[in-house]
Amino acid sequence: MTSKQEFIEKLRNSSLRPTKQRINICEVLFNRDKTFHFTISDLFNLIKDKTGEKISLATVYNTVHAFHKKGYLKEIPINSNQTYFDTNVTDHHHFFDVKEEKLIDLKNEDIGPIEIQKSIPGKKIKSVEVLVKLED
Amino acid sequence: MTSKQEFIEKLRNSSLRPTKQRINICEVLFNRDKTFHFTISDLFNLIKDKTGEKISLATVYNTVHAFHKKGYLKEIPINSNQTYFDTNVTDHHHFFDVKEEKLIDLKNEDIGPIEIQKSIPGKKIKSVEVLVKLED
DNA sequence: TTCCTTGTTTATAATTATTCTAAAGAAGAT
DNA sequence: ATCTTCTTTAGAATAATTATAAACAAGGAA
Repeated sequence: MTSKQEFIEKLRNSSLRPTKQRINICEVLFNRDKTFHFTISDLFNLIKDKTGEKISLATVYNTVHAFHKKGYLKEIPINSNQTYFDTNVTDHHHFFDVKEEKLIDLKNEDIGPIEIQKSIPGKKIKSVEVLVKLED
Repeated sequence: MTSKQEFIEKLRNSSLRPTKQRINICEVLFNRDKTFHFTISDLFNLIKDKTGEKISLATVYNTVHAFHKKGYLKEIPINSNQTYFDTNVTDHHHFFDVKEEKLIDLKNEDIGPIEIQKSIPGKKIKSVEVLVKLED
């Protein structure tokens, strides 16, 4: 069980005051055992369902973006109309079930090290993302 | 120099009649030496610039989607507000220069084989995409 | 506490990419 | 040439995201 104090700490680290709404967002995002893949719309609906409290969509967007900027959330590169985020911010990859529109974690061991031989002068690697699309 | 006949063939293969507008799209897309990464908006503007002829945005969307469906274009999974396409439909990967918002091809040799150890029952792998984000 | 400043929430409007629509026009077969 | 079917087009509709600005809450200071 993740404690409210941890949520407050995460919020303060992200330069956000710990308000009721933001704590509720944290409850849904971080109070879990397993990694959580979501869109803003998923999160918005879950907050209503889980906490019984109403929240503005704008607040969800703002808070998610602050967490993303701070590194508490990861954005998953997928071609979709919606943006997907992940609470697992460690270096890992994904299956994407195209039909079900569902993401599944791939551990680094499932893929093995990826070694990039090419380099671009003046640029350094920020992240390496592997997306494996699945079909029936 | 790619010939008009090839464009017509590509169009017919995609179940599209070869109209003036679609030939113009082909000119911009396929009459090149190097691979071409673009958004619909890029393409729309280039058609005006290169051919001097006006085209409807809807026609660009429709034609690009038909080519994509047929496999003449590849969609590149990036988190961006816009969708990126690639005229290089061979199996390859990308650098994405986050600052410049620019894509750079990575040959398969630049990365080496990617072996997916995990599998999901009832599903098979449709594609494997590696996206390497670059920063300064 | 109470006051005050600054940050926050919210509903709503604005923006942007994409898709839809339906009428006018072009392609292709006969 | 004629006719049917497909295509183009402008503009409307949709949907995700971002911006706005007024009401409200948090946190510090007195």
